[in-house]
Amino acid sequence: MPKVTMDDVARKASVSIATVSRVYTDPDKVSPKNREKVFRAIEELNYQPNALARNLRRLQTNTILIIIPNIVNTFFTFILKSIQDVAFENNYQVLLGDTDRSLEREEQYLYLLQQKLVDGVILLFPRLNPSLIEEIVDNHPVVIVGQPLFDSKIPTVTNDTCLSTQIATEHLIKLGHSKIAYFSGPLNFLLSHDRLKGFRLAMVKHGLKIDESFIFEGDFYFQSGYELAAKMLSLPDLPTALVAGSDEMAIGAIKAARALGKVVPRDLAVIGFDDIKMASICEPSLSTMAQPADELGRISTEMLLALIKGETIKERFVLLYDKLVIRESCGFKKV
Amino acid sequence: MPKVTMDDVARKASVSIATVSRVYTDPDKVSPKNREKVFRAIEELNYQPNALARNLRRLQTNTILIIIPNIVNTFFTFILKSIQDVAFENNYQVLLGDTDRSLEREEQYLYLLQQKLVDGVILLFPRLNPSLIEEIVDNHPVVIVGQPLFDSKIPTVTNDTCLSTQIATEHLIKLGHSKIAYFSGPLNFLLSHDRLKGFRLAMVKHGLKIDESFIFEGDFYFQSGYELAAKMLSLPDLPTALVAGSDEMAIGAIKAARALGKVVPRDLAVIGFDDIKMASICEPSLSTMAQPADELGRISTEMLLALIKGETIKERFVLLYDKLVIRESCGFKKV
DNA sequence: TTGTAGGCGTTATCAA
DNA sequence: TTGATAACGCCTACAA
Repeated sequence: MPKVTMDDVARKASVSIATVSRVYTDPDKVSPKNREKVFRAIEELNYQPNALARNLRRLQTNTILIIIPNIVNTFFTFILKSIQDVAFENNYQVLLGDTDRSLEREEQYLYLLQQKLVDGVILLFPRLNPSLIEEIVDNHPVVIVGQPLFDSKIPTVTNDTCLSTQIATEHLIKLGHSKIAYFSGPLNFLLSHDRLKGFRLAMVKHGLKIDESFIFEGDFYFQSGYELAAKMLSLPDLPTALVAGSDEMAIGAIKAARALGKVVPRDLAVIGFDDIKMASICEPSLSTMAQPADELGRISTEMLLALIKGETIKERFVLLYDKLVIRESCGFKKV
Repeated sequence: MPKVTMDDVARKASVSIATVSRVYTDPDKVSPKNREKVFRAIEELNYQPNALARNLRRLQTNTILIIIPNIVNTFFTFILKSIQDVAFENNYQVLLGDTDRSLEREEQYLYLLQQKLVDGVILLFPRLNPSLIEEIVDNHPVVIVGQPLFDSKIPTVTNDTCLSTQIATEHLIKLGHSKIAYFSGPLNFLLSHDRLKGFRLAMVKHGLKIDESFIFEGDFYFQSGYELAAKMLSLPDLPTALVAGSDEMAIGAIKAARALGKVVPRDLAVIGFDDIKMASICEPSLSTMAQPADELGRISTEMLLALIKGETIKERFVLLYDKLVIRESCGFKKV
């Protein structure tokens, strides 16, 4: 493996290095005869162009960076999958930046943009201060997914989480529930506040009293759903329904309820959030709000690639909607 | 944002470009006074070094590529997570190559190595022809995870799947079962053959008859487990236990059994494979073989980074073991 | 300790 | 259509 460069190919094919380069960038500009010679030389030498040199020369990498809070979370993974698909189709590579929910990591990854290591960035559910993001981004191609930065200069595609919890809550209200509990995700996430707001909105809109002792803060995970439900079900006055900020918490709550001899949905109707795989498989199957992961990924990537190409984007802010998936845990019966 | 280069910084700090470069690569070689001046200039100009140029000059990218069959599968994701962690700690970036189980994509990604776009590759559960892999890899730093290429030149870290199904099967045998069924993954995966072999080995070792009508081929997913179990449970003669090649198939089988009025583990003891999150949460909780995802990721990455540094590796073949996780579905009772 | 200058392997401009 | 040559921005002998 003595490294073989374009020079070697050129020499072997008895043409100039410029001609070899053209065979890659603009083959039509090369005579068929020379093209053939070059191809043969490439073949014989087993030559592969050095992408580093090309990138430097072009000041472009054909790589986009995905900054993602946690690669183990299936919701994020689904978004990532569709991003990767679109990127691949367009001949782009995907660099992975798992922040593990750390602010420093998020910031650090963002700097790769200024270092020219990537042509653009998709920022999934950022937690960094918006103005700091804008400062670092500084006109580079970036698309944000999942944060409602209405006032931002940065193109954003997001889903309306506030509306979603509203829909979920109203579904339970329509089923006759009035004493409804809410398990929130961590309240240091903007997202959690939006969702909680949706819950409150729905209750108020229907003239129902919000019992503050029915509102709990968890961490999105199964265990916290279990523990919160155990605590809640020991209250003197019990809710008849629960909206959970994540499917895992919902499933945890269902399991806790069962451990305490309650039957879901009879004694406690439950709606989750995310539509993870488990939601359709668990027992009883979980009604939930499905987020449009595929679309979030696809649309944001298309926007980013357009930005990179320097095209102007018609819509700089795309709003998608979650979908209510009705299964068994909410107690809805088809007529 | 007129692009600012090292030249600009040098001019502003009234030093040479070499001095600026040294501030990054070897600050001790620069006098404190000049260092200070350079820092100030960097700050004022908001300079970020161009990583493309650096990479070309160094012929190194500080990037590793992970070729992964399917990013949506949580088992792979867990491996990826620990890879990313180790890489990040060592100041390496991770480029993501989701093949979607396509051979062409696997091959295509592998060529990024020759194009110098990455310093090394971790190949998760490759399906490409081993000799083709070796040909493309051609002495570049590569580590394979999960494929028992005993005869390969390429360092490998893998877990002993054959032994695992053996252990799972023996666990059921020890619990008194003799009529044991097996749900295999797709048989065009080497992996599936290894696992099936383990099952057969255990049966033979304990002098038990293998009923070929109890061996089914599925696709690893929930639905196939459900369907296979439904088919199996309509046989005239029924098995009393089941080893499934994946947790999803196991859970599907449990659900099918319940739909047919069977009780797990009383009527059918079940052991799965993978220890996905759902395994601990489902009802009854699933006994299963846990694969050492973390270790697979960590060890392979450490090996790869060592290879990149040109260090010699003591062990070129690392064998890890899966762990039997006993829960409710196998019917084991603690004494 | 500092500066000068050559080169990493391409691409792109220009002239032939 | 082709070839010579100057970038791209940085790193690193080597010399001062």
